[in-house]
Amino acid sequence: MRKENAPRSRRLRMTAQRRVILEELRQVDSHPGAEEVFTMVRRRLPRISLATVYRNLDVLAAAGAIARIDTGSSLKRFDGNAERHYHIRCIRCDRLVDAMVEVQKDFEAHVQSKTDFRILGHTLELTGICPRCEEQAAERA
Amino acid sequence: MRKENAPRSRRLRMTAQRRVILEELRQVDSHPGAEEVFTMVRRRLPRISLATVYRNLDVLAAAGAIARIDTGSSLKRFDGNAERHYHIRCIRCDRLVDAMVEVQKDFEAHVQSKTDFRILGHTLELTGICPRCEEQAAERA
DNA sequence: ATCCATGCAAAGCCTTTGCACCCGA
DNA sequence: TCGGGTGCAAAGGCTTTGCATGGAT
Repeated sequence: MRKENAPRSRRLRMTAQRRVILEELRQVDSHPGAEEVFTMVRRRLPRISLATVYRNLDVLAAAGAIARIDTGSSLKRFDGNAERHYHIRCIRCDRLVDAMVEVQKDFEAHVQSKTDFRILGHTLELTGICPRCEEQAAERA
Repeated sequence: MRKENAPRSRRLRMTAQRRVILEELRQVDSHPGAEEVFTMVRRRLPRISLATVYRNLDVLAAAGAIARIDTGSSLKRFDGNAERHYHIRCIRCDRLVDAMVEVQKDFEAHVQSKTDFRILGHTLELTGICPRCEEQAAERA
């Protein structure tokens, strides 16, 4: 984890930038990236900066107003075990371990019956707190 | 998609670098990133370059010898709909649409019974080919 | 009046790429 | 031999950050 994203109880100011970003995002279902949001928002606020867009996307996601897709750490990791399996990620320390549960293969067929995409696979990642971080949290308490 | 990763039928040479990367990766279960693999491999091949590690991780993953975790595009996207739901990603054009299926909430409880992590959530993404790309593929055939 | 938010530009992090040389099959 | 592979360094894409100024409450 590179960034502090704890939902500390600070009041959010509803600036024009923040409001417009939220409004624009809610008007589309295209799941845009930051740059794309920047482009959309700039039509209404020509002087907004890309940094502000990034910062507000962070803030709004932390506040639960919008959802961040493609979560997980920024770097890509590799697994010497090519067998298909799921992982559990610790949201505190970003450690990743194998999940000892079966892959839900029938789920894909289920989704296939409800979409016009040709489904080829799925990825699933569990998130939680690892024992080590849990313990550290307990010590501080 | 930024990169051509089609499994064209080119024979892979088993160079020392490639072999050592594969061996090292199979000896650990820590799901290392590229830089970390670089560090591990360099103990045995001090002159290997980071670029070679990246290239070989790509090749090995494409060949199915190892698995790439944290798949999906490099940029992060945002969803104006904060309601929990899954997405389907087109592996050709990277387009993302909402999946009209229920979130598998009970799955977390199932995993919880088999791990010492405290499970807090999960993310699931379906992958496939969107109708548009499917059509384009048909035209070329 | 406070103090969070913004704009701008620079820096950062991870990854990819161009190029000349190298080497495995 | 010969076409893929490697090392090196430079470039690239996306994101974050430092700093002075601005603006919401």
